Amino acid sequence: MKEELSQLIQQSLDSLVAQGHLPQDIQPQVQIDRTRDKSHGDMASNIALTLAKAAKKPPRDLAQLICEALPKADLITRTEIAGPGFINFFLSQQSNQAVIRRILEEREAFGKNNVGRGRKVQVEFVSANPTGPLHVGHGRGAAVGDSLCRLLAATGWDVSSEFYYNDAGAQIQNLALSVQARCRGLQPDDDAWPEDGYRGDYITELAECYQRRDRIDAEDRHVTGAGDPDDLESIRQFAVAYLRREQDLDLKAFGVHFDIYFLESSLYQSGAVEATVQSLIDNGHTYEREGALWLRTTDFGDDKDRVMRKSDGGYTYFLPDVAYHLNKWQRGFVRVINEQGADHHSTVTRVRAGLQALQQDIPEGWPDYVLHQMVTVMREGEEVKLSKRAGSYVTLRDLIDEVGRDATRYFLVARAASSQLTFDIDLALSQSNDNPVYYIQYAHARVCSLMRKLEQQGWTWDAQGALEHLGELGEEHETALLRRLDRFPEVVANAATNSEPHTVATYLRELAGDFHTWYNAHKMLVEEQPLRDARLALSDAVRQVLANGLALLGVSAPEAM
RNA sequence: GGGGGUAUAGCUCAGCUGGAUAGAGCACCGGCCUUCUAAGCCGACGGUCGCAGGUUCGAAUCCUGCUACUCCCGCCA
Repeated sequence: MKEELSQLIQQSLDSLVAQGHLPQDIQPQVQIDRTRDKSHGDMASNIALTLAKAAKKPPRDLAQLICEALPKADLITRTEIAGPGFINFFLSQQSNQAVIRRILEEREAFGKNNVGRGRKVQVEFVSANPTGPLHVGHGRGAAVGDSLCRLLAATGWDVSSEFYYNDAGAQIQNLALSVQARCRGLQPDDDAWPEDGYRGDYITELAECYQRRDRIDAEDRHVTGAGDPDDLESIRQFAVAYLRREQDLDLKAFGVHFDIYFLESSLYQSGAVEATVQSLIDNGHTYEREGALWLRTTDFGDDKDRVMRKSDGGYTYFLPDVAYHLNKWQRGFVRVINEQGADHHSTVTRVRAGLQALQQDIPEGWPDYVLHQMVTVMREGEEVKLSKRAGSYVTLRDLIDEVGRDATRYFLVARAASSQLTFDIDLALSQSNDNPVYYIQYAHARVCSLMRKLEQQGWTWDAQGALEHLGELGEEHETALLRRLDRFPEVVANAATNSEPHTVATYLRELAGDFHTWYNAHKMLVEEQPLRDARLALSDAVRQVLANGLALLGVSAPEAM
């Protein structure tokens, strides 16, 4: 609809140029906005304001000329010049109603587009090391990352979701030592307890399972406990598998799936890390100092150079990060989005710098990052500290068990990633019925209920027939709903390109609000069939868009509540 | 000291990439169930968009400088 309007304005401008009212060399950027206030019509353009200077005419006069030169079109009932020189367009009811037709024809596909054109995109998220259960911060990453995947798939991208983790580093060693200590009957406060060992209860359970020789089946690995407390390597293998399986269960309970689990250790085994070092040396971006090998990341915008190889010969985490992202590039992802906690923001410049230093023609801003700010958890008015070592923290599973999957997902995805999030458990629990997610789901269930009621009354309804009667709609709540529905494809498109899934949540809240208002103002199941059919068509369209939107957030759309 | 993020109603947050009179939800106050789901609706209250400049027809939005809070700044990941 915007397109059509924009073309009409363009034609008008062309004829004004031809008539000499406008100079030849103008470069109009025709912009059409939805109006916020319905007294301003349906759409508005600021074109006269932006061209006024070049045209050497007052904006309102220019707007008048543009309106007069506008070709006749069915979709416009009238235009109005307002304020400093806006042109307001009042669209015909028919053009407003067209959206219902479109939704009922496209169904699940309404809102989708093909801007991705089948190109490959990867979203890496969560990427928690297997040293403990997932906590709320990981939950935010999971909710945002998974929703991003859904948005990208809906906009025509070939999406791959990936979980990256280190299965062999110092922290894993620490984990193995902690389990070993438990196997030997040690307590965290004993003198012999490993320094910085993990203290959580799950370490005890892990040790018991290992000694019982349990078999562990995680998504990406299968291990049977050896039972021998002296075999640290076996303990390590077992512990990693055990915690990976725990995380699998967390993710499954959250409705999040990964296509690929990528191991940091594989980068060493394949020689990718070595090759990356060599390539960086060959390209002349490194130097040695104090026995360590440095990469001159300052050449690429970093504020100081970074060590790649320590003086003891080991690599810093930075190097496998670069090797990993080179690997992603080689896998053909034109777009990569890394969803991480904002505490990792300093790696952004570093990884990009490392990739530039490889001189493989990787674009400068590649990859993309979505960094979410901290999640703090409040319980009984106090902040719950997230300390893995102390073992007392709120896990994602706790949250799902207490608050429910849908509410947890909604809470964690409904805010802009850049804003800090306070997850108040008591609030989420005590007011679980006032939760915004239920408000949206309730609207969906209400429509489903209407359809059931319709049958009980012995009436029937079909979309095709109902479309004949759309002319019955036109009252102000209905117009507001139609306008809101019409926006959905734009919301999806913007959310996907800007990596902002929270805007979908905001939209759904507004749509549900419009629906509840309308529902309360009118009876849907009226005697007159044309009006009834028309209202049910609108209801069904709302239901469909709510379902489509909730699916993008990974939240269910219940038929009854 | 350097960098990331944030600052909008009592509280939690939106604000469609610069538009017209800044919006929701909680909380508080007053109404609406013999009628399709009251997990709902209607109304009232509530604002110096952190502060100060700048850019222009027009700024919560862009630029500069401050202030506050928060996170990072290791040859840890």
